[in-house]
Amino acid sequence: MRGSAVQAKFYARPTEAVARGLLGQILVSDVGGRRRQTAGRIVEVEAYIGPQDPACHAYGHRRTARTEPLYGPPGTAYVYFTYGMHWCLNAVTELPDYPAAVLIRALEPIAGLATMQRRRGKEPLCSGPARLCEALGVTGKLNGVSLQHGLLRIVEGKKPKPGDIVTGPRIGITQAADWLLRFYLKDSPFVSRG
DNA sequence: ACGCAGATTTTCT
DNA sequence: GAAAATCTGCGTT
Repeated sequence: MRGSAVQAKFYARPTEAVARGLLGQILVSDVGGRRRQTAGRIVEVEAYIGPQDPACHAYGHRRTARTEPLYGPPGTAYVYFTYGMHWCLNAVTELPDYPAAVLIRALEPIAGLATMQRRRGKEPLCSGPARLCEALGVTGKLNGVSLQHGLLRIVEGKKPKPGDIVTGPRIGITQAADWLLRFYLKDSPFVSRG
């Protein structure tokens, strides 16, 4: 997959802006070897905007072993395990020691479809945060790694028009359920929910 | 179309 | 011991 990596400076901004800006960018995984490369265009994200956000894992500045990557530098991965079986991938935003991130919720598959198919066993391949992690081979081993180089990276893709971005409430949370911090591409059939 | 329970493990009370 | 940024399958309308 060619393309230049999205730089740390991009992530070092207000999380909501980073979330919108990530739509249309390309997530590339070389997990399992470059020959098994998988990639997809980001079509759905959610923002978790820091200690003031009741739905954020680091709400109230709860700095624990689990949330430590959220306090790391912008442009790194926060991969957490939940519900006993699922991994979810976030891009850490803002400044070091400020715990905020963007959850990647869905991709439009664009490379390595056969590998995704084999890992997943069924469709859909990348619609849903746990599904895309399975399709790209993302696990806790990637927690804290840079997203600018290495096994997991985000590279520049075709940016959507502002009018193509839809805003809505985040999915699957019980705290701050009415905060409008989910963003997705209006016409994409690959979002996790219409 | 909708609702609910189960899988399974880490984290915090 | 309960809850959790999920997903599936099985039940009922």
